[in-house]
Amino acid sequence: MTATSAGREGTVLHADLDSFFASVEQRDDPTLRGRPVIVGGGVVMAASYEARAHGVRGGMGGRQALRLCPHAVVVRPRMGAYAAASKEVFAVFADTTPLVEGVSIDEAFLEVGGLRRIRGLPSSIAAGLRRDVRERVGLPISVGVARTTYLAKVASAMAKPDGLLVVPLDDERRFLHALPVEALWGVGPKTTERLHAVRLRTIADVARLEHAELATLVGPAAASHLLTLASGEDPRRVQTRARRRSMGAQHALGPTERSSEDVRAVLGALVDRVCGRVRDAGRTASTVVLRVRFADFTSSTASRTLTRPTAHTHVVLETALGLLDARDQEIRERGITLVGVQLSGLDDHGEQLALPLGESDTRPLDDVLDAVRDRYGSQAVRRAAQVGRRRPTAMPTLPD
DNA sequence: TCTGGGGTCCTAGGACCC
DNA sequence: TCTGGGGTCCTAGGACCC
Repeated sequence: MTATSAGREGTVLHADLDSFFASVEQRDDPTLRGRPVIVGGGVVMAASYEARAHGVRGGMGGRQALRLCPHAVVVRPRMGAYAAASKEVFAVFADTTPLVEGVSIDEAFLEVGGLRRIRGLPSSIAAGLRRDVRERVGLPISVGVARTTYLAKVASAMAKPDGLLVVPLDDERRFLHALPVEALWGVGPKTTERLHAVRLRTIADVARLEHAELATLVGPAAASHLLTLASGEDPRRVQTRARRRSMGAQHALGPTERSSEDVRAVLGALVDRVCGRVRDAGRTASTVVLRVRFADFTSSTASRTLTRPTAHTHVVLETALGLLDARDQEIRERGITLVGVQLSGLDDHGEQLALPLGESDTRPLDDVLDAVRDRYGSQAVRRAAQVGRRRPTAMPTLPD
């Protein structure tokens, strides 16, 4: 056995920007540095570490966040700035290794196993990556280094904020088995509750189970997945991600925009936005999914598969409005607080199968809004136009 | 915890076909 | 005519992740 540490390190890096949106705000506005910053409004989309120290967490209601941290500075999200920053960070990733798997706007896996001769050990590559992101983009980023993607991800979470954690091969089992079950990928609140109910609290507890036993709790597929993770075997490799399988847009409705005219205008704007993105990606979709959330915050979906794939705003709009009309009664009775549309069944042989794009789809938002204006009046259109023109949350790391 | 917006995957029943 | 088994697609819902 060689005594070098070379064989004792995994080669997978998980790099994760620290409270990304809030860090961008603090970078761009020096008066925010060192202060508790909350990005968002109705809900907290990101909280700086100063705000987290007071118990503020992502996803939390804005009112509760301000109760916990009354002196926090609340900043409106600037999606364009975050998308630009993300792009710069991913450029640093790409300069580090060609094998980058984007997970979301602010995190990625990097495989650095083949780079030892040129760039050294994974742990020193990781240190260099953190330094480069700091120098070139001005943002703090935490990195985990391990043999598998899952272990690297857990490690980066434990390294935060602004840290680096290496899981040596010899320590894997000890590291993994001590973790609570909710640290397993795919175990959320519901599954945690189910596992706790039968006294399964740590990953070690799960690792001891037979597949059949666990399957009765979580289903066969999830059982296989969790047992694999709990054993540390995670066969998943770092891969440039497969293409996107769906695209969607949704909008939470305020109390003033819930008339059926407003809802239809908003839906029109959302359809336009999504169709524009699908066209920009050179793709088509085969299924239109309408999403509705009721006043009690339960939600439901309705979908329709088209006879041929399309990226046409007017085809999707007709379909989406039809699905909405079919739910009209229920919406009137239960109240509506969110409307969304999702296009799935994305493919890329649209050129052969889809209708050619016409003139009317090159500047479609105005057409859509004109049509809505004729039917519903200009008040609804003004609000809907805000929805339609708003920049979507960017996921620039995923190929379309 | 009184609640954004963007995604992924799994399950399960029914229709339909061979 | 009755019966079996398997595969695929569509739809709806649920859970989870960032």
